[in-house]
Amino acid sequence: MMLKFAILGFLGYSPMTGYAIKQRMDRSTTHFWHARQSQIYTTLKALEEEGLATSMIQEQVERPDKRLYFITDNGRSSFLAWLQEPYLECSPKKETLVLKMFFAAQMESDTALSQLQIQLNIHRKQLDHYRNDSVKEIKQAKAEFPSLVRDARMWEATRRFGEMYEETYIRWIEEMIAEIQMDQ
Amino acid sequence: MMLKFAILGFLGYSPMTGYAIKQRMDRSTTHFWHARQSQIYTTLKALEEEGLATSMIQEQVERPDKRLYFITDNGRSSFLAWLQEPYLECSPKKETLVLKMFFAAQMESDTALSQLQIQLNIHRKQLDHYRNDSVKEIKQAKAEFPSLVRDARMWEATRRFGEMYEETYIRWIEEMIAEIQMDQ
DNA sequence: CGCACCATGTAATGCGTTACATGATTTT
DNA sequence: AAAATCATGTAACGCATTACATGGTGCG
Repeated sequence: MMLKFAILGFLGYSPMTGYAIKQRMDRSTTHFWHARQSQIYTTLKALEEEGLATSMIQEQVERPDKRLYFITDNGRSSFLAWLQEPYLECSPKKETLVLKMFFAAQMESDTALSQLQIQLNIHRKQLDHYRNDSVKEIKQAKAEFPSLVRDARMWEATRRFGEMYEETYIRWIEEMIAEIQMDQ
Repeated sequence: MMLKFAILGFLGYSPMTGYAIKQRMDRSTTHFWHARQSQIYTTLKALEEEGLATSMIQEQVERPDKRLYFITDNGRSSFLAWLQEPYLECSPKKETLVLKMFFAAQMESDTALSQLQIQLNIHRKQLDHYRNDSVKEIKQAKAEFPSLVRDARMWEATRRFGEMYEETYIRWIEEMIAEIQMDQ
C-alpha cells in the first residue's frame, strides 16, 4: 500500500527504472522506508496495471535493456491525495533488541552485556552513516537537481530523523548497560 | 517467527490463555512488539504443534471456557536459545509520517504544518501514556510477582525506551515545524 | 438499553521475504 | 580470478491484518 506511494513519489521527480528506484531508496528513505528489489518490480507492475504509471523498454548497448517507468496524471493525483491526507496513527514498531531485553533478567548478565555491546557498535556505525554518507548523498542530489531546493531541505530533515533516532537508541543502550552492571 | 518467542517468554512466567497474553502484550510490549488477537491464537496453535507448548481446557461457570497454555521443556530451551543468541541487525522501521515528510515540499506549507500538528498531539499523548499508565502497570506487575524484581527492572528499562523514543519524535516534529515555518 | 469485557477461533487476503533464474561488464 | 555492478523478473512461502462468526455477564 504505502510502497506504491513511495515509488510514485520518486517517479514524480523523473522517470526511472526499478533498479534505479531501489538504489535511490537505499540511499535516502531506507531508514524509515525500505523494500526489496523483487517487491519494487512487482509493485511497479501493479502500478502500471492500475494506470498510475506506464513503462517503455529502453534498449542499450553493452548493458542489459531497461524498463523505464513514467508517472501518469492519475498517478500524480493519486500520490498528491495520499500525501495530503493526514496520518492519524503511530507507526507500529518491531524492535527485536528491546523485546529481548524485556526478558533479559532470564540471561546471565554477561550474555546480556555482550549483546548490548554488539548492538552499541552497530548503532554507532549507523549514526556515523547518517552523519557522513547521508549528508554527502543529499549534497549530491542537490547538485544534480538544483531546482529542488525545498525538496532537499525535507530530505535533510528526514535524514535528521535517522540521526536523532540513533542518538537516542545509543543513549538507551548505554543506560541499559549501566542498569545491568549496577545489578551485578 | 519472533512472536513465537515473545509468547514463550510470557508463558515462561506462568500458564496463560491467548486472551490474557494479548492483554499483557498490550500493556507491556506493544510499543516495541505487538500482535493481533487472531495471530496470537494461531501462533499458540503452532507452538503446540511444534511441542513448545501444551494446552488444556479450563471449564468455567458463568464465563466462557478457556484454553490454558503451558510452556514445555522444549519450549523453555528453545526460548533460552533464542534469548541468548546475539542480535546482529538494526530492526527495520516503517515510518509513514517521515515518508510523507520526505515529499512534503510538494504540499502547501499549511497542509504539512497541520499534519505535523496532528502528529504532535498524538505523540504527546503517547509520551504521557508511557510516563503514567505504563509506570503504573509495571508497579502493579511488581506487586503481583514480588519475586521478579530483576525482571521488573528490565520491564522498566523497555518502558524507558518508549519514553525516550517519543521524546525524540516530538523534538523532531517540532524541528520540522520550525523548518517549514522558516520557509514560508 | 447499550457498551465493554470475557473468550475463542477460522478464512480470505495482502504485504513482504527468500529463493530461483540469467548473464555481461567493470573493478579489485 | 573473484567480486561487485548493471538489469529484470517469477514463484513459493511466511508473516500479519481484516473480516467473519458466536454469545453470555456486568456495569452505568
